[in-house]
Amino acid sequence: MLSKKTQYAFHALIYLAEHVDKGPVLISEIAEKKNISIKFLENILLELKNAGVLGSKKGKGGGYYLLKPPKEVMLARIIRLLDGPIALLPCVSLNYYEKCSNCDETICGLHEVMAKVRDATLKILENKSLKDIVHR
Amino acid sequence: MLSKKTQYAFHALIYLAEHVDKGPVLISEIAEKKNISIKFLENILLELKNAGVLGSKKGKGGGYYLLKPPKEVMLARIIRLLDGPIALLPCVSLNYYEKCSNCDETICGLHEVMAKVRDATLKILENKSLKDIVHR
DNA sequence: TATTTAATCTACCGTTTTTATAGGAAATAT
DNA sequence: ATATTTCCTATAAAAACGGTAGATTAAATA
Repeated sequence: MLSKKTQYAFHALIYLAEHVDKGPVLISEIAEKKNISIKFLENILLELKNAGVLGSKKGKGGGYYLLKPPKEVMLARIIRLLDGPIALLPCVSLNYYEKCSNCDETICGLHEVMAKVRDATLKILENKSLKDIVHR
Repeated sequence: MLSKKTQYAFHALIYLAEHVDKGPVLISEIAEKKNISIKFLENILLELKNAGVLGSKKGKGGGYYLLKPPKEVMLARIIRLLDGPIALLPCVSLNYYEKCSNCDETICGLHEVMAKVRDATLKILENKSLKDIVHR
């Protein structure tokens, strides 16, 4: 399961994608509309900013905004950023790989199945963007 | 990611599947061969027994054994048993469904994508059994 | 029947992660 | 100046994770 953090991030990003041409959006506005704790959301948006997903502006008329068009922000990127690995096992993770301590990957059937799951998942998440999940 | 608990469970079940016709297997034997803390493994196997996956026998000559042939024990079942939901969001979980607090599922694009991920994952995990992951 | 073996059960414990919250500093607009 | 809003760091409660301890129960066997 995705953490609350990542779930909130998606809702906030959807909101920003929907208001993409209206300049910076207040944290407080997103928090209210999406029913998220404002202080928690503050941390999340800051993290997204430091990762290069969002831009921000301080002071009156300030807020957060997407740095790229929604169609270029892939869902897999957001998940990896906030939740870490998408794979079900460390030994099949592409971005957070760790060697198994108690099995030999070359003969481990579990490894093979979990790699399949990873591929099926990534095929979707790496090809779906914010544009694909905004409300229609 | 799967918890250590579920990962250990898989390794233990693989071991039991490999020794399926040799009667009950000691916890201590599995723990040693698979390099798992014996007390932790004890809890895991007990949980699998209470869920009807394993049988057990006390006393000398005792141990744990599979109640069904390996090909009938599906990977999805084990994960759900020990880790809970397989889906990435509560609102797309088939077995642990919970309503979204901050979105309307009928218009939520995220919901739709995550349902796709769930289906792709389940297509694999509900059709792969212990038999498919024993060492060849 | 006594002994040994091995699962069963309940409870507990320490660490890390998660989910926040608090408050002041820094930047910007007016 | 002042009001606004993000930035940053620290803290904290709660839950999850990973593992331990020890007494109990059941079965085999000598």
